[in-house]
Amino acid sequence: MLPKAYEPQEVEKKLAEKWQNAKLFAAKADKTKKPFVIVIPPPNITGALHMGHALNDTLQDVLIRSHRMFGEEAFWVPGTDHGGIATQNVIEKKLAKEEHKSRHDLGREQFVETVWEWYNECGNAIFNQFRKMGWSLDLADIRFTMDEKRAKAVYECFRQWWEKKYIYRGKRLINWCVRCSTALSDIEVEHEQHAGKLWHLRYKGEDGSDGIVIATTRPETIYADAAIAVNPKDERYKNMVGKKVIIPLANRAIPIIADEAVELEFGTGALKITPAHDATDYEVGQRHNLPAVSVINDKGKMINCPEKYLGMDRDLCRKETVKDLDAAGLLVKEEKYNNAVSTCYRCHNVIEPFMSEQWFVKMDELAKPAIAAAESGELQFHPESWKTPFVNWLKNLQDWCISRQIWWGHRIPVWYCRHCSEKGLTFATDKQGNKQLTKVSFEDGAKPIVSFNKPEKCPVCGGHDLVQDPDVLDTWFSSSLWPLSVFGWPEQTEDLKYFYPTSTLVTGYEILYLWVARMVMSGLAFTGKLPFKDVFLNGIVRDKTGAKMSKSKGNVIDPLDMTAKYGTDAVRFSLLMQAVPGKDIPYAEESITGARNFCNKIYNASRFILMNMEGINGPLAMPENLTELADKWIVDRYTNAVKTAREGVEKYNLAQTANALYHFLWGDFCDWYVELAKQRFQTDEKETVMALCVNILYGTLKALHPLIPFVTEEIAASLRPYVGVKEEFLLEQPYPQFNPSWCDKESVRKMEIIQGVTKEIRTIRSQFNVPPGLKISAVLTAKNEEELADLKEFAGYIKLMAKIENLTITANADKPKQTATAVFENITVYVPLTGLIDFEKERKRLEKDLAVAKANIASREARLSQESFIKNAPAQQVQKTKDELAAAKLALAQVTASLEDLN
RNA sequence: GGGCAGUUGGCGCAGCGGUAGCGCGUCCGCCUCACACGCGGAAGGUCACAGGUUCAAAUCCUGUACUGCCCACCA
Repeated sequence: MLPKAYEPQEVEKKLAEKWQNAKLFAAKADKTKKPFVIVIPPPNITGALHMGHALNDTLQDVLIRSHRMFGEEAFWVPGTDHGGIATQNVIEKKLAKEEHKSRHDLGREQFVETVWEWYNECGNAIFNQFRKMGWSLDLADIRFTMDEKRAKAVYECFRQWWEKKYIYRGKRLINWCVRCSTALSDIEVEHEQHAGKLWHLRYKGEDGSDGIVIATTRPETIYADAAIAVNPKDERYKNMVGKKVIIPLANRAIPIIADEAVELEFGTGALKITPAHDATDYEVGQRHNLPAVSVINDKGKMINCPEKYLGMDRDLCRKETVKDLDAAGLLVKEEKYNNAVSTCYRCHNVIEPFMSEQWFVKMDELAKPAIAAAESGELQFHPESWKTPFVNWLKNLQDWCISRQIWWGHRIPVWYCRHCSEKGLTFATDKQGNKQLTKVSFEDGAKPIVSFNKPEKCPVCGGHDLVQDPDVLDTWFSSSLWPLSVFGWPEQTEDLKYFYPTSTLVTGYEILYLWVARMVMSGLAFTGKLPFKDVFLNGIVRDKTGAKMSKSKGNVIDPLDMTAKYGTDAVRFSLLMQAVPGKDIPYAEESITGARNFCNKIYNASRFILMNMEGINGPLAMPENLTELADKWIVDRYTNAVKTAREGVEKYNLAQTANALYHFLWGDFCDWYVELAKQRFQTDEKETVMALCVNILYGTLKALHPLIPFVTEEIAASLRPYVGVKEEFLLEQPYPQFNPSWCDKESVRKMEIIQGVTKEIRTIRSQFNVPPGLKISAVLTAKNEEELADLKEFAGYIKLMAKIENLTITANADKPKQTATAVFENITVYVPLTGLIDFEKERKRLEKDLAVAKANIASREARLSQESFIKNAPAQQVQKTKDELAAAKLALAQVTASLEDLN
């Protein structure tokens, strides 16, 4: 005997292994089939998977499994991402914690070696989690953004873009993370509201006058001031433009200039211009030819400033400067001010705008075709509302800073001859005593040689002393090539030809620009084809109050804990039930229990059907030419549920798919069909009934399999002998087909009446506390002959479901005494309850029904009395209203009579 | 400052032209021979507000108010 409740743990372990061993998820270029391809957003090798992955990858798995069952060659391309700064940070922290070492203690080579070791460890952990979640990724065919093939793709991209002059070297103000000690691109910077202060400072006139008062949030940068700017329209300062003022504490004179960028309303209307430490100021500086002097270095320490502050940390210097300004009487005002501060998206430290020479990609040419593809609709977004932000972002694109001053990543494939580039190269000795190239300056004469491997010799002087650029590429550089590189591009492989372009990209909207936009640009640039035509953006899994999950808030739900507790299928299904495209999902442990209960319901329904299979030899074909109402009805419900489910998959609304199947299986199949079927188990109809049960259940399991693969596979295995299926796995079988000939509106209508009447009787039973075991009698009356005939025919259903012993069905019945009354549409239900009825309760019930009936009559009559309604509304609608009016009138009459009877 | 979502029973959501559904929770009754992770029943909503379009609006349009998100160089 099977256990009473479904126990997922062992089933999942067993099946996960079976699937992988059977190579069930592998795909190959099969020209007879249509490919359906998704490249996984490769998770960073930074640790365990979180709820966001659980959602994102489950959605992909449902699509992949479904399309495989639709008969397509479905390929979900697995892999992981090296994760650049994020991974380097993780390893640095680990080193510090476990060995009290910094990366500099190890040296570059050793450090990179350590990260590779970590990759082997962490990568495997991630693949195990893939397996555990039942995601249909072929784990024997894994890719990594830093493996050899992907490195070749990165180089090829760099080479081509260098030749096209898209890639260039430039010195400008970039975003510098002092903690990660690297440059960042504009989109790797986040804006946070910080409670800060606005200081009003006096800059005295060179001529000894009072000068001008400016407002700043960054007083420590006054030493880098190049000018004071005012708006040319500002009457207050009109006659001061051109004069000079003295930088406080630094005693250096700077001019007052006029520039449109200055807001009249903000602060004092006078703005200090610090080109080397602020993006706006940088632009103003360019316009007015101002020098950009840095006073903060790459470590966040003060330089080029009065001696007192030299070497001081930028934060401390701010405090000291304010204190000294105050002492000098130059601090006019200090007010609280919330300003948007740029922070690093990896470590959340404050970003320092920093003058530096970096590698960039020119974006305008690359963006154009991407904009066109989105605008023309060739590239589709689900939900579509992301199209506009996508296009707008591309239209306002700044050049992409791709160089990072970290060690973990694709090394920039550029070399320098120490002889020819001498002046442009700066070396330093590392802790291991090795001379390392630390800085490259094209301005000072570094001459690049683009090459994947170290060149034999310098093409100019023939020298052999060549060194590689110390920087690595932005991690998103390799990610942007992912849909190409996974198939071996730039090699023209069979896989590339067959599987590219891919079908759909599934990802969170938070990396729409960081990743999706760049893949679109790269894909178009190198193949002329979009890397995918559908972009399916899923929401973010939040806590139940709608807050983002984060470790610091302590509201994180670990998917692995949850799968251990409730089973993988339950976790998957709970997410899918809420997976409306683009919507965030509020999530809590409670969200899972319902899904867990559903898995258990499936299991028990199946167990029950199997229990009743004794004496029946399969396989049982799906019966045809059904005559029994319940059979015709369930077949209609089934085929429609399957249709709705498939439509959900096709339009990326997996909540629709999950809900359709959930309600069909639980509501229609278990609550009504199986309950009604029970009485036929002992009759000669048993085989027909069991054939229907088993085939419909099996079909439903197939439709559910993409969502909850484990429990469905487990049950299907037991059911298989009865349905005559050879394949070992559900994934190898076709998705259940919508069968229009099974649709039967008439049967659905009849069942609705039976269900309605049954519910009325059940309500009465419950209302008057009729003991569950007590059989009672009931009288049904209907005026309509057809309905009367139907009721008589299906009296058995009502008797069974409502537990009625004597059911009288008649055209006219006198209301018996001590009877409860209910009306369902045109049918009046009398339930004699001698000794059980509570007249007060019954009066209240009837009065309520009376009110409803009156309201219904009033509204229908009002509508029908409007000529415009009769004239303009479809005839069907008018008829419907008339029918409703008739039913309401009948209800009114019956209820009134019953009420009078009570008196 | 710009853009985009959302506002539906206690909570979380679906519905998106024909007068409201689901899950959880609540209350009542049931260990009915598949399932108490279950069965039956009940209570609970003028679908944020104001206009408009339509025979008909939770559903379409306009505006308002909150809430959230994304983007942006007011220091």
